[in-house]
Amino acid sequence: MKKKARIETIFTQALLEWHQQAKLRTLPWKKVNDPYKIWLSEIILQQTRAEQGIPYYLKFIQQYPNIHALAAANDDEVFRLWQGLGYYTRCRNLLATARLIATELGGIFPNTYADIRALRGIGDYTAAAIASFAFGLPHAVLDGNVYRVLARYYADEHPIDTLQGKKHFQKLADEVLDKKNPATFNQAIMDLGASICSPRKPQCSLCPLSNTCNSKNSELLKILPLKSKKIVVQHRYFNFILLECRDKIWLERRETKDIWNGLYQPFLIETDKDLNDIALHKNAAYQGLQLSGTATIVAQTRQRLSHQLVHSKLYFKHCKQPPSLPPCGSWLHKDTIKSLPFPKTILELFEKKGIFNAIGTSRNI
DNA sequence: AAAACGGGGCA
DNA sequence: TGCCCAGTTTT
Repeated sequence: MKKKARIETIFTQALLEWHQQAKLRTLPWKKVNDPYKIWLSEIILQQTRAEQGIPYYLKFIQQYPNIHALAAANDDEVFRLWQGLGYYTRCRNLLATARLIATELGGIFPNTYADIRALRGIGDYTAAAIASFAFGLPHAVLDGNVYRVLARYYADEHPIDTLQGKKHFQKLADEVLDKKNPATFNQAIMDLGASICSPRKPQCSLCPLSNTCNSKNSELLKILPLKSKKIVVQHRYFNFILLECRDKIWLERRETKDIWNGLYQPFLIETDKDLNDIALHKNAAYQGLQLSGTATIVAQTRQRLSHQLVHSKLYFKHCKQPPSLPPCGSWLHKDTIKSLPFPKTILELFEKKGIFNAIGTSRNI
């Protein structure tokens, strides 16, 4: 017991000393005190690389300098700003939480761990991050960086993707946390994981913890942290039919519990395998769209997501008169599409087809 | 406990 | 390609 406590002290002290002198990248949300900005940055950074999140953070701060501005914003406008960042439920929850704080909590961000944790879109990691960074509360963050640093340092083979494993590592993180300087410590351990103890090719020769690290020079280093499950990739075939009638196009907002919830798309026929033109007409009719004449493929693309490989085709159909259609979508003026949010795949299809040139705008982000 | 949810970067 | 990233929510 005593020996273990000593190791934790060594870990913590070495980490903090390293952090004090380390030359690290400057990120716009570091050294920020505003809970709103810290919250916003943490939501953006969920499952997202810092480099990818920076431009989004800057856009949001500029557009919505405080929580009242965000709460008052229009849904499509906020989704449009989030466009391309992925995991769109984050955006939905961001808005919901902003509005809750603005209306129910008088615009004051909650300042206890439990109250922060209770907000939508905020789990254990984000609650600990906000509690420590914004309010100096002693809660240890546990993110992908921390898992990696701890698993390697202790040569710990507990899987990180099970409930038990998460509890185990949370306990470890709580033990090594410097409760006097929780914000600095949390920043330090994540910085170490992001810079030196990186997923591939960790730079052990530069690591402040290498003297006491249990994985150094071990085969374990290559396989830690351990996961119990592997990803199964599903193939999906999306056939989009872009219907144009005079200066309008038909679009619907995805409202399903599926990818791209909240984003817009043309008429979609989804199948589990590649579709030929005849089958397309048949499927269209089945979904309530009577296609007269042929619709031609104008663009194709593939997109890899974590769990899916999406094969997409874009068909184009000009209609003299609006055909009969299901009620889920509507005819919108072409100009409006530059203010609506679309999935990356659809933006790419539009770009290939030259939709944006045709209406005199360009892709945003 | 397991599955679902995006998109980009790197080897 | 496979894996990972300042994870959370739903089933």
